[in-house]
Amino acid sequence: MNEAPKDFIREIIANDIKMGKYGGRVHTRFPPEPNGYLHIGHAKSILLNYGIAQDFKGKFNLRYDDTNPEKEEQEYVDAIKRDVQWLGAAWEDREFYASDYFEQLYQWAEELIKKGQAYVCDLSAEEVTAYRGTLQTPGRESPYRHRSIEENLDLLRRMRAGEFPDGSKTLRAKIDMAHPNLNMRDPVMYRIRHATHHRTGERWCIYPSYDWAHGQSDSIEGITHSICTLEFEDHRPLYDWFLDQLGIHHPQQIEFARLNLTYTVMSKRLLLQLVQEGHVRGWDDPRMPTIAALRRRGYTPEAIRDFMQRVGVTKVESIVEIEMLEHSLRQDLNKRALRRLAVLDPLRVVITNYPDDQIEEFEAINNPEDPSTGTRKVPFSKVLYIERDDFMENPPKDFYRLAPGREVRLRYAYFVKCVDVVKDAQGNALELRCTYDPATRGGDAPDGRKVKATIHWVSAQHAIEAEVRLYERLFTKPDPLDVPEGRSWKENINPNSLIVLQNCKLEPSLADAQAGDRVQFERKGYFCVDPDSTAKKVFNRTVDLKDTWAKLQRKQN
RNA sequence: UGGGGUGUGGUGCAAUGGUAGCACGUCGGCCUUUGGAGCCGAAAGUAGAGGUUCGACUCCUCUCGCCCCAGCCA
Repeated sequence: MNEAPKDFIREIIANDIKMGKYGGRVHTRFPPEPNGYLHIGHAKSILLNYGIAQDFKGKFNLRYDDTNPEKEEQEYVDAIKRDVQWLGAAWEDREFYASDYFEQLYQWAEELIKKGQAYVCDLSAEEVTAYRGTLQTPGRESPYRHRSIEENLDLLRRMRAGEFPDGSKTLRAKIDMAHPNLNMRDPVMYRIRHATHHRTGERWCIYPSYDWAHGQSDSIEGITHSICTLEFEDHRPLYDWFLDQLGIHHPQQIEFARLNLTYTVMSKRLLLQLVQEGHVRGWDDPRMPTIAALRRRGYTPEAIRDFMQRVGVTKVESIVEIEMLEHSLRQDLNKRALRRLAVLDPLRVVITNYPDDQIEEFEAINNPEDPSTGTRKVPFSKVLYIERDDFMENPPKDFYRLAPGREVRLRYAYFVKCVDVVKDAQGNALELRCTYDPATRGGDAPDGRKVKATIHWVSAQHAIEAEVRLYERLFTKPDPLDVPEGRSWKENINPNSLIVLQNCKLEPSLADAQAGDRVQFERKGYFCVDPDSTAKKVFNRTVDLKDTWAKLQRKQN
């Protein structure tokens, strides 16, 4: 690494290299459990681990911590792979599984027994809890703690052979039942689970606990720096103990604070609930904070990487405002998204003095931020659609757009003036009658006349019909988990988080947009073509544009 | 009341004994054929009390706040 380290972890690693630790080698890993989809919090870990490997010319592994057959599924394995790849983290041929190490782990367990450092315990789960003591009182030793090595070996082998029912026995490390760190009070290494594992099938009926598997898995892979989140800080002494007893390669564990975001939840358990109870349409519902959802919504890996860089890495538990993520997103999309004209909530406009059958084409800029993207033609005719909220019959003084008697510019086309409003019985505007000024062709007034607003439009006869899905935050509160005693966090779900518009009108150049394509609908926001698209396209709103008018209105309310 | 962590503007991060700075957000203004983008400006902070020092966000002592740990989850 050439420049100064960007965070305290890189600082530690840079120093390790200087001191010659691990021979100057750097090897990291991302160790997910395949029991759900990855979320943006995982993205922080992935990008951190992969980024470090890159910065220090080291290696990066993907390893599934698949030690709990009851919660894990192949679907999740596949989804995780897709997401890590999409984020740009390359594990090359180093895709590993803790389950590949089950035999080695087992052999090490026998080794610890032989050294008198592990024993088979017949206590029930409840009894183990009772014997463990509490935060401020020491635990008591299990009555099975002093079985002979031979008996322990025999029992463990019979556990493996399937002689005992689920939960009837465990293998435990023999450490210290009075240790102030509860993790050191004879932690469970193996539990009996007659369950089918998504990879090992029926081969095993005893499964290693995470604590017994994790450190050794890192060791086996030659990981130098085991980066993990804060809650594992007081497991570190246990991992150190296992590694030291076994006398094997000893990675250095470094803990950092996980990412939290306002207006969302970041827990696989809670996300699973949202999916299972139908509060969202699935793990990749664009309202979810999962990587799959962000991708479907139109986020870019670049935006996520930029965001992670801004957020930094520390040990301070914090909650980042979602606005920062949106800023990274807009900044990236602004540079790359092609601009298009689309009317989401159409209001019909007839240009009364425009020739009935005339059609003109106007040159429209694809992206003012990137001239290399060129221009395209947009057709114009007598009957158009404009955005319903670009018109107000009785506008307040700070409303610049169209109103009776007022003139605005139709982007790239002409100045038009509203001369009449056709209304239904309830007084809703059905259609606007406008006149245009032929001299303003292209949008410039030769007489130097100014308009306060430029609005977008789509020619009615050329418009493509589309569905547009508008997303709001999934929760109404910055901290969705902040609920009064006895109430559910689910009461904070935003009932308006999804609004589906069926009647949207798009300019014709959007006819061949493909799923995943991202565009900016001018003045409305960034949108991404959803895979649900058929002959009729479906667009997801990725994020809206900053809108000072909307903000003004919000303040007034 | 045990053990492990952690406190810098509203939010996220810097400053590693030497002028507390950056970004997001907020509020003004400029500009504008996107009320976008861009540009300019403003408000706003070291949890508290002592101590060491010419000088403390930084070192020491005490106090306070917050987070994690009593799964055969990870």
